[in-house]
Amino acid sequence: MDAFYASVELLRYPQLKGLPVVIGGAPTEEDLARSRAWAGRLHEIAVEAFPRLADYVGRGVITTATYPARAFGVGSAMGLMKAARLCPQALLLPVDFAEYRRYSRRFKQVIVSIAPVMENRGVDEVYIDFTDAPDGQREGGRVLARRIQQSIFDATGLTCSVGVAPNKLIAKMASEFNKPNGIAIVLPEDLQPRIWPLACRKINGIGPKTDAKLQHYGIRTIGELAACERAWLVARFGPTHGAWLHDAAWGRDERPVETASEPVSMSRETTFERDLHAVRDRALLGGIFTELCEQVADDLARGGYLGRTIGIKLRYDDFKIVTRDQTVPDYTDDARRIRQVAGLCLKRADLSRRLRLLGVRVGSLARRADLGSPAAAVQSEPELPLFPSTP
DNA sequence: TCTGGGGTCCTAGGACCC
DNA sequence: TCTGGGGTCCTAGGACCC
Repeated sequence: MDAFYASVELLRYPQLKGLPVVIGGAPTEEDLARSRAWAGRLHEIAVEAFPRLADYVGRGVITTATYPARAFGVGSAMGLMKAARLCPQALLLPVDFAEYRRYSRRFKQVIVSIAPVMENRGVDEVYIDFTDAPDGQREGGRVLARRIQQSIFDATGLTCSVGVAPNKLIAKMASEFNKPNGIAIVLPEDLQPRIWPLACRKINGIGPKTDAKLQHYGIRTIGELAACERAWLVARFGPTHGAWLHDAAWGRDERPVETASEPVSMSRETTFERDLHAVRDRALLGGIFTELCEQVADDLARGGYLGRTIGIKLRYDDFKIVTRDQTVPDYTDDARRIRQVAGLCLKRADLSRRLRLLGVRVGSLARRADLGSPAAAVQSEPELPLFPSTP
């Protein structure tokens, strides 16, 4: 989806079209009060009534910026304070995940009704297998791609960009070629002219660290990466990563489009308004800790999951992250039990330093329906050995 | 005035088991 | 004088993605 969060906000506030708008930060009391006061008539709010980036004080990053805002050099993941210096007049809207999820469900529903083999890749992205979809092969996939775009626009008013290619790796890259509202079709013979000139960083899976290491060896483009001996890459990046880098540069990717998946973990975390100290801010921290545990417990219960690996995450004032976790025999989705075990994890971490972030995580998930009652799962009879040993 | 929140996957070492 | 060879589970950290 194109600038997804910002585009959803513009549906609510069409009066902001064409203006630099930035989405980021949590809703403030004023934000909520304004929404309540204007409920149903949001499009009538005067542009002057929206908060400006320049007025923002606090921690947070941009999740999405409209294209007019991007012209000022602001973009995703940038700190709001830094963005305010670049474009103080930009309007700032708080993130509203519930609303984005609603639109996410709607556009995915549209896709599945047209091409049923779809893989979720977060709230604003999917992979679609065109292989056996109706008209999936016509004009190299362009007919189906256009139909999906038009149907999503008709149902939601949102635009998206589509990349069609022989596999997920190349399709992902192709989807960036003609943003926004574009289609790009990449055939196997296009690898050399269209993919190899691109920076290695354009490969989904090569991040800042790997890119820096590649640059250290003088490798900047995917073509240069493809020219490396596989064994040379394996020697420097390890057997798995090195071989993957080589395959990726040559456009090789056999991963299927996965239509279903089970969550591995659920977590909640929060960055404090100011750094906190375990002793001096004990009460405040304790309240936040309890709330995080309750939120995770709630997420588990709503999804119908239980977990047995409970952990915490701390970010210190110097941005260093530590995690501690503990696996217990009993599966749980109980906030008090989660808090109890997470509390033990907390005691194993250095709490003398100032904290910026606290998180609570539950992993080793299982569906409640697959376990029966939690008590039964723990107390079930041990299985008898197939060939009991004789005395 | 730096730098969110919610995820997945991989690696590596140690405990423990047969 | 010699110290195997698997395998699984647990924990911690890190890279990366949306």
